[in-house]
Amino acid sequence: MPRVSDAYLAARRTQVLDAVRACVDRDGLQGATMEGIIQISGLSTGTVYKYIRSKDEGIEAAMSTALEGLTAELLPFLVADPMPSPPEVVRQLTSTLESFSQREGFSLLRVAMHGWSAALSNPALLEKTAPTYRAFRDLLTAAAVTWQENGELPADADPAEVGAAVLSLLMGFAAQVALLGDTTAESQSRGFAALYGAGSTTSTGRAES
Amino acid sequence: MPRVSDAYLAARRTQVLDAVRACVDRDGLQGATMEGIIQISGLSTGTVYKYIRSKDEGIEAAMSTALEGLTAELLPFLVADPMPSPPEVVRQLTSTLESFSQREGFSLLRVAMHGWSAALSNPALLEKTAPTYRAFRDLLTAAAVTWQENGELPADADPAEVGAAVLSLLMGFAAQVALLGDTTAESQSRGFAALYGAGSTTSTGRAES
Amino acid sequence: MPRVSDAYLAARRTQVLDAVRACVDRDGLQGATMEGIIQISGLSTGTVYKYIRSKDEGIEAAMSTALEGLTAELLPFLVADPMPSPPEVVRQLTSTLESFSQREGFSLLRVAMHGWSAALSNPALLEKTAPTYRAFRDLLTAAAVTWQENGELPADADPAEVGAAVLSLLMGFAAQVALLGDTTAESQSRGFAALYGAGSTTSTGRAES
Amino acid sequence: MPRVSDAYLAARRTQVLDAVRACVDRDGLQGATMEGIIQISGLSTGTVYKYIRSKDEGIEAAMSTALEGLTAELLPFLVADPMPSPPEVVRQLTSTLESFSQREGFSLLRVAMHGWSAALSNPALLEKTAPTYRAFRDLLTAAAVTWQENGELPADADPAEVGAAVLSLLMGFAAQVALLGDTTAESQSRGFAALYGAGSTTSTGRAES
DNA sequence: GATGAATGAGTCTTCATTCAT
DNA sequence: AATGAATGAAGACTCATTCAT
Repeated sequence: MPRVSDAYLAARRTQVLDAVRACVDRDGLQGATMEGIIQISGLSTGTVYKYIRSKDEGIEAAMSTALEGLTAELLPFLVADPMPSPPEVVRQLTSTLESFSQREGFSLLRVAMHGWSAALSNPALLEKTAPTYRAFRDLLTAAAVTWQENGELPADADPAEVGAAVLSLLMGFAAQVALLGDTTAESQSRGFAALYGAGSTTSTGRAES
Repeated sequence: MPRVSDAYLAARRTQVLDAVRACVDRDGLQGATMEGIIQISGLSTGTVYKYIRSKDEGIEAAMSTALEGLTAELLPFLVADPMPSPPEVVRQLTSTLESFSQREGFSLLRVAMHGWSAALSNPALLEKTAPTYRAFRDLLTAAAVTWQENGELPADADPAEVGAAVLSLLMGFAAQVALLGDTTAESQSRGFAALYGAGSTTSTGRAES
Repeated sequence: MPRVSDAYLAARRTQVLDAVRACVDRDGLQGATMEGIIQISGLSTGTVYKYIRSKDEGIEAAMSTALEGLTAELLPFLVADPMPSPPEVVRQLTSTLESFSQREGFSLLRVAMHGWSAALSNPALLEKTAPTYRAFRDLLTAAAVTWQENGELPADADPAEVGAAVLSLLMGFAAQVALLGDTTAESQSRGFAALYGAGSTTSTGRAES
Repeated sequence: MPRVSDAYLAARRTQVLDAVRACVDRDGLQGATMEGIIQISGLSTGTVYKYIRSKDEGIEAAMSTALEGLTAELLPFLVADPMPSPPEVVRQLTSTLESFSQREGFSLLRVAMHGWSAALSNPALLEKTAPTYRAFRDLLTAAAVTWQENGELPADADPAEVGAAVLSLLMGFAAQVALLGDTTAESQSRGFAALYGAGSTTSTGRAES
């Protein structure tokens, strides 16, 4: 019988994890400090430590939650029936990624990139995040199978290789937006559509209706 | 050891910068410590500080040198005449990136990703690195113009958008290799080749079955 | 120990600054180390840094506070009405200085001398301390004006020059006590009293024997 | 049979000690670094260490030499026969001190003050320098005896106390000049002469001829 | 005899975490 | 349950000194 409601505790935990994400966004995963997290959260040191066991646990939880949320948001586009063409799927996915850039006080794209870097030198973090990316790539591979079945890809193409190429397009989009800031989901998708539609004498992108 | 040759001093500086790169590779840009650098270099604290002014100066020099070397290596593929097709250019560029993965005791791909993350929370670093990426993207855009002239891209495509899409493919390749490790330049290039022109009505012929 | 009183915090700050003064007394302004300060304070590294921003800030605060305290203690003798004779004023001032030699765990005279030396090679410190000494000398000059009005100084004497001479007597007293340790306010004052007026033809009468 | 002449070696030693004094003048005794000394000397690290055993030995030698030179310069005024009046002796001594302020690339007054501070926290240095000051004070005491014999001081004055007072005047002069910079031997001596001649109806200083 | 590269102990400062109130 | 004062290990950098050439 706790003195406060579970909802209260959950709200506080969320408050702390939001602060973690905001701090990671600003300072990087390795650059984030408890002091920064505490200040952003608006809570006291002791209180923050009531809701996270340690800095690392807090960061892991904050990242996992965010990554799960992102995956959940992207999932519908990969199980659509009928499956849109590759450029259209890429457009939908990058647009969704883009919309996550400024929600909830932090940019998911930036946080994700910080996570990539940190995972490279933190095996435990890599163990946690790599499967998520691999699972996502599997979904892209499944989409490639569908595209192939639809005749939108050469019959001798390896769907896994196509999935990897599309994943690169998405991760590269995140990197390019975060670093250079002058690329949009729409423009990059049109660029990809042009490559996809190469060789056609008609215009790009929306030709396959 | 007084009165040593300039070559000796240059070799020592390189030795230190190599240690910096190895340490950044292992621990990240923000996670790299002088202790790590010193240990990897095999020199003493004081000696390391004879060759770099500070940790930050050492990291900047190590990164700049590496990035310059990478750019120099990739450049020939973007000024080739005749210009190969997009999938072939992507294959050449990613293959070259791949070969940089394990040279000289560090993986340039991993180091680059650490650099991306650090640049996100370090405006000064961003100022230093973003222009390099932008310049590289301009070269890709120039290649796209050539492709368009060769009829390998739709006439109404925007070369800049194509350049951005290709850059994403390359940056995403780096990220995917570094994080997941199970992708190769050859396989991703085949995946991209499958997508390239797949939307064309006059393409390889396996469409619209 | 949360929610402690302001008095508690102020006492801790004083505890730290006292340790700074004791360390400066022992090791000099430039020789003082944080390790020494920390050890003398009886607190931990982190705690000491909670109460001072840096070593330099701590030293400046410790010195300023001490100098202000000293000035406040000496001031009454320079605005006395009626103004005692020069030897008596010198006696009062040096006696007060003397009493500051062993209060609160450090000798103000020693600390002041360390401050002189440090100020010589630290323009910022000089900017801070010189005005205090100059202001004090101005008070001595004002006293000289009074002495002159009282006929205790030749009519053609320059009060500012007399003020400078008296200041030298005081600073020299501090130096001599700190370095040689065998001089007292009383004895030096008697020595000065013997010189005072000794050159007058209408003096104590033992001249021109 | 050394390969170079003794004069050469002595000149080099002087060159090093001059650099030590210049560095001490600029940075203080505790703030002086071997790097500074080496740079000022124009010699190499190894060479400097050929002429001084260690930094401390170099500093001690540099200070001792300077102090000996100063004492030698001041001595004549304290064994003069006939002995001038106290104000005149003070004038001669402070004028001589003043002339040492800018000779040989360093100010003896500043260096001396650095030495005072250092001696306070360096027993070995105190052991070395205090006797010199004490000996000098003994000479002043001897002068006081002469003054007393000449009827220039009260018969009941303690010459040692007068000597101490005069020493304070000299040390204070050094401190005041070094710190505040706006006092001259002439002006302070006139100030002292005014105090010495206090009570006289005639003008100051030169009345006792 | 001269050189200066190399060394490593010592110094300042930060920051994750604990625990008494 | 909340607070924030206290802790100390770890990190960046300096500097006196040595010694191979």
